[in-house]
Amino acid sequence: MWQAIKKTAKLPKITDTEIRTQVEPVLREIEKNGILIDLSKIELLNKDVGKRIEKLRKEILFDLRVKINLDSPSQLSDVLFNKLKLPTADLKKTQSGFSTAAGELYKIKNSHPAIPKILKYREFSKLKSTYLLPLPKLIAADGRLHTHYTQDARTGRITSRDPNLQNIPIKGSYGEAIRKTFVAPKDKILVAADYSQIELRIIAAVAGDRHMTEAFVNNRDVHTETAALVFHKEVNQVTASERRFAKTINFGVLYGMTPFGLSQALNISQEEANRYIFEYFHAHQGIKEYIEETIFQARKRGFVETLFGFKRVLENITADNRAAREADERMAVNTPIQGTAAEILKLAMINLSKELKNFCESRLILTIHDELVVECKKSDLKEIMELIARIMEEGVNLPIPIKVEVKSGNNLAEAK
DNA sequence: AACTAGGCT
DNA sequence: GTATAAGCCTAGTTG
Repeated sequence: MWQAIKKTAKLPKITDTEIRTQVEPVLREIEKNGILIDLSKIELLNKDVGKRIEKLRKEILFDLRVKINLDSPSQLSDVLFNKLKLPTADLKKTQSGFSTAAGELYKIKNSHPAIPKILKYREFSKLKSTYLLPLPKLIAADGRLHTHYTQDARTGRITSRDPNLQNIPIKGSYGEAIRKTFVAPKDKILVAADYSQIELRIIAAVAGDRHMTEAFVNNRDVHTETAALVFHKEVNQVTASERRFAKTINFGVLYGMTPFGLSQALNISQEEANRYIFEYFHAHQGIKEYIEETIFQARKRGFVETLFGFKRVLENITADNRAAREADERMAVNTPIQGTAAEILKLAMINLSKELKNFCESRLILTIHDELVVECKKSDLKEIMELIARIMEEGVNLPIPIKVEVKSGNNLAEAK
């Protein structure tokens, strides 16, 4: 699949195995560096969120006229759907009954006054139990959080645990507030640089897709361009909702979406979803052919591979079991893209780690799939921002420009 | 340990 | 007729 790119693109002479080996010491370095947390901010937030959780809990139990454990999905499901008989028309089921997942409850949010409160309750208790309570306990003697990175064996992505610093909240006012507790020390500043739509750029490049390549080469808004093609409109006539649909379809393509999956994600009928997918592949012939060829090759060879040669074996790609086979087909499409994005980021980490040695007190402190965060002296800010962008953008030379967005701030929310 | 849910890219 | 969008990590309940 990568032959054409390997011929035309200027790629560093390095294999995936070498990338994996060379990034390891960088990972140990980032773990050792750690990131500074403002403990007093966390404690304030914890009290605030704790109060809101308690208030919501009392109101919900009063509204439902029951005494149950709200953290028990099975007890909640029983009350909502067996006792109160709330509508279950198109709700997903779990093994034991109707699902109470946020997406399902949202569908029936007007059927009972407790439902919106339950959604708020869930949001706040997640933040409290996963971040506000555990993080302070993990702060080391140097006042910083130190995670542990691993390279995932199936995709090559880097994963983080104890604590996971790759899922720091960002959505909602409390999510953002938590992100604000990740701070730079005095006289220092955080620089966050992330690849703009790297996976779409990779699939456009490897698929040699004409329209998408054009959009990226001309630095256009790729989702709006896709919307124009799918909905047969001029770019300047595309509505916000159409752009949102196109964005969902673009992501869906990377994951091997089906009409059903798209209809669920967009809350539209399967027929409508089917139409959009048809229009999408009609407009993006290159991507359509790439997906078909990738699955064909995977069947023939029993594995797929990334740009730098990392292989993932797909044991069920020719299985009789349809669900298992189709799952492997989705992996066949996604793994080369996700894995290549991981390799590009790891190359940047290797190169950046070397360059940062020229700046005292500047160091990598986070790596989050398509983003790197560096802590540096305020006096070095401008130079560091330019350095990071250059290293990340120029590590691999694809037939499509790779774009990096760099921001800075005194905390992680500001730098995002 | 399995299940359900939900945080992030 | 059946399941249905990739990859991770963490927490609480249940039996």
